[in-house]
Amino acid sequence: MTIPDHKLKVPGLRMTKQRKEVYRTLMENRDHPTASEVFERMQCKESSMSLATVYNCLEALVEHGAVKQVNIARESTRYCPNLIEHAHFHDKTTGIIHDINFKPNSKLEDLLDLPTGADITSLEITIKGTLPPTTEKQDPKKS
Amino acid sequence: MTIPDHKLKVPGLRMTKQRKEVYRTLMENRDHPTASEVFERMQCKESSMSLATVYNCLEALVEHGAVKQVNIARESTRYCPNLIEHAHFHDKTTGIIHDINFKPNSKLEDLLDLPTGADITSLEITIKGTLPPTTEKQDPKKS
DNA sequence: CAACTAATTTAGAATAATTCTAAATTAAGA
DNA sequence: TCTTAATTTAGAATTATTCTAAATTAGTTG
Repeated sequence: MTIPDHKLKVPGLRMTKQRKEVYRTLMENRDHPTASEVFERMQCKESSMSLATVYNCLEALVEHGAVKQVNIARESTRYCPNLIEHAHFHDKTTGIIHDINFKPNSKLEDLLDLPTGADITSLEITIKGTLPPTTEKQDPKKS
Repeated sequence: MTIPDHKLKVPGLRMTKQRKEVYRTLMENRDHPTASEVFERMQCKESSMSLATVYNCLEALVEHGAVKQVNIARESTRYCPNLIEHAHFHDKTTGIIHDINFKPNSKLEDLLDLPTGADITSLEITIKGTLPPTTEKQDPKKS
């Protein structure tokens, strides 16, 4: 169940005990926890660490491209271990954030009138709405 | 130069003096100010009002679809008077936020693998990156 | 292995955007 | 004008996040 250490390596990032645990916590549930939620999940385990460290570790992981930040309007920053390029669908009724994959062969330039020569560092697509109640394809874990 | 009152109507929203002034301030510069920036711009004018009211008014305007919220990661909420559906390009070097129009006839469903029956309330596309320095098509007003 | 250095962790304080509160004011309708 | 509900207001409260400075850790070198 627990992800082995050798699977928790991030190129260019010194993997301290704390960073490894934060990374593991994120990988174990493929959802979108806030820094505080990550912190809470780690309280159960023997590994105690300060909230500031959780913030530090998440920042380091984001900077090294191991996890992504998810920004929902007026809510605290969430973190996502899914590295495949995707959008987020924020279901208003359940509060769950679903990952939405890009269609193969689709390009952003087909949708948007991007200025010529624009160099894209990051892209964030967030959709807010509702899903039909019967279509419960994803498991009902919180966001 | 000043936008006349009759152009500052919002269906379903009681237009108080304060709401009108906040709306006018947003309309006068087609950029993306924060609540505090709106507040600052209004200090010059005779109309004094509290920051809390600026927040209240902006919230009312957003709820009634007269302005849009723009959320840039870890930055304070910005407000946008451009109601045409568009994305935002956040230029890292200048800090300016450019409006990016959708291509005609393009659909989000062509880009994303949306779940069937998804009902979209709002869509936010934010691109972070850089633009070629020579291509200065937009005026250099802050964001 | 011991010593050194730089990076990291830590607890708590500080910051800053936003929301809340409760009283005062305003607007609209009767 | 009177009544009522909505809005504005100033300041307090909240809360996510960052900062600070000291303590610890990890990696390196002798």
